[in-house]
Parts: sequence; structure tokens; C-alpha cells
Amino acid sequence: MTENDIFRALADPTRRAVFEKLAAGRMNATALREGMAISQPAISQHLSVLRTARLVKEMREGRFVFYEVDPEGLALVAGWMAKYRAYWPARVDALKDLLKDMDQ
Amino acid sequence: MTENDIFRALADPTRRAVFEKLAAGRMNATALREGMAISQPAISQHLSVLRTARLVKEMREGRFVFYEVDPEGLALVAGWMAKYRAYWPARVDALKDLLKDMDQ
DNA sequence: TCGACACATAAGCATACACTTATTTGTCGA
DNA sequence: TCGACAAATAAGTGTATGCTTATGTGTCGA
Repeated sequence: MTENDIFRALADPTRRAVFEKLAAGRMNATALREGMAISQPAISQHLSVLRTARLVKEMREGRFVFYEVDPEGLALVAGWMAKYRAYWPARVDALKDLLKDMDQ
Repeated sequence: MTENDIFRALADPTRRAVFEKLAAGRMNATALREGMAISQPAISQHLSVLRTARLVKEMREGRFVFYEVDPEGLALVAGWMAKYRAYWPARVDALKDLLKDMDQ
């Protein structure tokens, strides 16, 4: 789970889509696959990459494996971002919203 | 300059190193190359990718081209992060520092 | 104005990566 | 216990990517 693992994991649009789906709530691999034009092994491989990056974590339950967002990976992205905070533009609304949410 | 451009740009360790160097201050391509075991075209190509992602911007001055961090790209990463703020771990110190800095 | 320099572009190459189909492993319910 | 299902792994393939050397383009100073 290095910075490299994370950014390489996030570089693929399909993986970001998977991650986004999981952000809505935990889900098993088959449910995750629904609506995506992709094979079962492909999803499995993507999940493996995301898991290595600690962007998701798995919870085995019988023959199902539920996946959910792992905050650890996000924290590392945030850590990377923090290094460049001097360059964060004040005008970016997204950041302001961010701040508001965190300030509670 | 899409989300995809950004994350693909950040997926390469050499490009992140270049970006980090630029975060210390603007620099031309040749200066940027110093200390890196890489050819001149390689740096030029990396800068092109970073520029497309709006992670850096260029300023031509005579025969030099100075590069510097473009906040635009960082803002997009922040925007992506913001979507998952529900998962941000309170315990992550980096995030707290982040918050402190932003709260000024 | 001409040689040196800064940088970009062209072309080619080896490797990494995302995907596929086939198969394996493991768990459930009838 | 056996057939169906969930998921992972194996193996192979086309394309993307990061690198190189060679060359082009533009700007400077002697």
C-alpha cells in the first residue's frame, strides 16, 4: 500500500467507477458487476488492485465477499494533497464545501 | 483536462517527482532534469502529460520554458476526494493539519 | 549570422496493463 | 452429496505507456 499503488489504482476509470459504487455502500463482487460491461474475472482483478492500494477492504461472508471503501487509501491521497496545500486555490468551491463539512 | 487525465498523470512516479520538484518553485525543463537519470525528451514528454492534466502550467521566457504548479489540477483531485468525505477517517492527522490550514 | 543551447517532436521498442476465456477453489441449499 | 453459484487464479492477447536515439524548431550571444 504505497503512494504508487494508490495512484496507479485510481488511474483506471473502471476502478474509479467500482470505487464510486462502493462509496454508496458495501456490495459483493457480483452486485458490483451489474450494469458494467465487463467479465467477472476483470472485476475480481480490479478489486484486487484496489485492495492492494487499501482503497477498499473485503469482508468474507460465506461464499460472498463484500467489499467496502477503506478510508486508509483515501487518507494517503489526502496526505499527498496536503503537501501541496500552498497551491490550493481559495476560489475552488469544492474545497470550501470540503472545509465546511470537515469543520463540524 | 479530465479526471482521467489527472489520475493517469499522477500514476507515474517520475511525474509525481517532477510535480514535487515544481512545488518547491518554478523551474525550467533543464533544471528539472538535474539529478534525474532520464533523457531530455522523457522530461519533455512527462511535462506534456502534466500540462494536459493541468497539474502544471508553462511560462515561456525567451528560449526557456518555466514550469510551475497549476492549482487547477489539484482542485480537481480535491473535488474527487470531496465526493468521499463520508469515509475520511477522523484519526488521520494529515487531514486535521489540512483542515487547520484551510480554516484560516 | 552562425554556433550553441533549450525544448519539442518523430519513430521505434520493450514492458506493463486491462481485458478475455478457461479453470480452480470454496460454500451453499436441495 | 451433488449441482449451482461466488469469486479467485491461470494463461494468453492487443494496446497503451514510458523510454530511448535522432531530428526539428526557435532563441540567444559572440
